[in-house]
Amino acid sequence: MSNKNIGIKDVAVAAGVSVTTVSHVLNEVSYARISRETRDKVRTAAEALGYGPNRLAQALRTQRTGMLGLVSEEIATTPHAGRIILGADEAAKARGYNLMIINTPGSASLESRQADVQALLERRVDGILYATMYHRNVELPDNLGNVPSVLVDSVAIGGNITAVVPDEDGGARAAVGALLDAGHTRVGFINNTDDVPATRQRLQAFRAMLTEAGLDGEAAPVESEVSEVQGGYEAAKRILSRGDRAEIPTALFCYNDRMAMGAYRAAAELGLSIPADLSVVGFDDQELIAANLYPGLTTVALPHYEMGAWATEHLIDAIEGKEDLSLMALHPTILGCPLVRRDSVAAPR
Amino acid sequence: MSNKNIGIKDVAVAAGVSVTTVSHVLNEVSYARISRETRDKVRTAAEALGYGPNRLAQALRTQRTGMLGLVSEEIATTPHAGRIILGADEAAKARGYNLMIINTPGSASLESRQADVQALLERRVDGILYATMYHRNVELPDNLGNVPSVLVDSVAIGGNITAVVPDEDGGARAAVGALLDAGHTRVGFINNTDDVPATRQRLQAFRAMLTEAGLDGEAAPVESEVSEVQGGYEAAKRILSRGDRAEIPTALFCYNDRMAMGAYRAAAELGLSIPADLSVVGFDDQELIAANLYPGLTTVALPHYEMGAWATEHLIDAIEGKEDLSLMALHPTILGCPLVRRDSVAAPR
DNA sequence: GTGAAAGCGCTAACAT
DNA sequence: ATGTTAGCGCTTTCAC
Repeated sequence: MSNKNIGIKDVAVAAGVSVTTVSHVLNEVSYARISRETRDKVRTAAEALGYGPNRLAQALRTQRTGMLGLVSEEIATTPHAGRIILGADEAAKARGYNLMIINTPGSASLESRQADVQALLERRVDGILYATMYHRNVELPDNLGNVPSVLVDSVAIGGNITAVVPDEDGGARAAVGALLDAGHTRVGFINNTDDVPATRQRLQAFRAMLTEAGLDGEAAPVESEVSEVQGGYEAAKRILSRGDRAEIPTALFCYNDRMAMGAYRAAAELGLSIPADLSVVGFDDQELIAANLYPGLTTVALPHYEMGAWATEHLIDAIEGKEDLSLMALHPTILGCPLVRRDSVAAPR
Repeated sequence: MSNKNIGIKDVAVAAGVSVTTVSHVLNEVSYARISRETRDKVRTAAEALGYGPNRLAQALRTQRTGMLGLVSEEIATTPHAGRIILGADEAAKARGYNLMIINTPGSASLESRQADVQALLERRVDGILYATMYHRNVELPDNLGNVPSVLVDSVAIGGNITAVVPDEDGGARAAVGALLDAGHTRVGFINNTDDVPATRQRLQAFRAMLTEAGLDGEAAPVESEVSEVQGGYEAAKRILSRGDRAEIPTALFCYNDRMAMGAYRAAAELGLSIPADLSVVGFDDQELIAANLYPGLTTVALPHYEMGAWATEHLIDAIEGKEDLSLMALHPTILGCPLVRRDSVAAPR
């Protein structure tokens, strides 16, 4: 029975006051001078009638909807989307905003994505979050510029929009560091073949870490495959069977948890036990995989929740005039990728 | 530059006509009689100014927002949510609606969920989808009744609201049937310990199928554990090590894919090869697991996408007066759970 | 064939 | 300390 058709006017009548007064007390307008008793009368009447404000009317009048648009690429295919959405939803809710979500296939044309943004614009969202499901460079619909916006998990081709991305370099360093700290000196990298920032940055960090540890980073074995379980299996098989025994890596850094899952299988087939004979670290911290493999996979977590929340916080700050997004647009903000220790790393034999 | 501040009025001025006319042509109002040239003038002007309707104002006037609220339990923790959302989003988009999504922790109190619904109501959504992340009985906030609503993946305690749920019985039968068809006569069931409909219905279907096949359904081995990988491992270990060799099952039906994953490990430890020594079928079709295990897991797919889409379709039908939801409220609608064949089932040795 | 004007539910400037 | 009133941008009835 909460919001049938009762409006502010009905409350006014019931309380025997004007709509202004009702509006003032219900919105706790600071400069309003209203007696304690009137306030109570109004509140009681509103309560009794089950009054709830019509946010549409409010929005039309104030030019503020309190809605944030979230255009999300590939909501379904990756569990990452959920964490971004959750981070955004909780941050939004905490500040009195709600989320309008539009899914857009990763393959969607620029025009179709522009239409999605347009739909959000017509609903007068106060700002837009544009989230991609893996860290990459995107071409953005130009109507995104009509309203404060922030990019989540990508940077724009042509730059100039505030963005938040994971710290690929730091994450990769943490992963390789864990292996090095355990005493490994022969570590291999199973990389992705896609040309995305993560591929390049993780490789670079891998080599750099080894070199900084006094090892030959440039010579360290790297095998690339599609970033799926099967690819990880094949790459691991290759990397673990080459050259003579003394040169085979005792530790593997894998581009992601799925590839690590493939590496587990390769190890099993080769009679290598994890972590006794082979240490493995992944990337992504996909719960379903990392926590459920046996032994549990040590990996690096992608800050999806945090990126969603960060983006929302700053978007709202910008909307409320507390911050100037253009000041942050020069460089993407980088959020840490913490190491999640489980049981796949041990000292080499 | 799409929707700055240009309204219908600006278009009217630019085209040299009244706002009525603009509204008529832009909305293609059927009874409007407007000359071809006027129409063109209006369209050109609108285009030139980059006019986009203000949906808030439209909604205020027409009492229709074209927005659907989706309250989703546990958006992040399960990948299932994504598929429901996707199904809903695509169905909604196809009919010109958009989704407002609110996440609510599964543990949230009734009041807090009521507040979530309230937020949606204040924004005057035309209808509400209430989605839970696994099939169960929920206590619904009573303000849900203020607007057409449909329940996704649960049935309401106390009934009387249209709901759509998976066909647990049919899915379980398909799973067990696959095992039976392969020739197995000793099949075990690894069940969940939670008291949810799926637990009971799958068990019942399991026994029924065996009995109908002329086997002793009541005597078939069943082990229950928490429905995670570890639980599946333990239950499988027990079920595969009991009694004498000739009584050990040659096939396992697992409550879900995670438990099946545990069963894989148990089999490996016992030196049982899948599917040669042991056939396994799961439930859920969690891509990340089922498709990535080795060998690929034969399982039963939960129709999350379909439930999201079905619910949305019917919700919109109800909103548009094409259907009466109360007619469907008596019994939940049941959507099929198709068997997904991969490589974990073979004839017994 | 086209336009004037009322009103959706609310806020806020301006009375009083 | 409280009330009147003009819009926010649109649709729609009714008039011309």
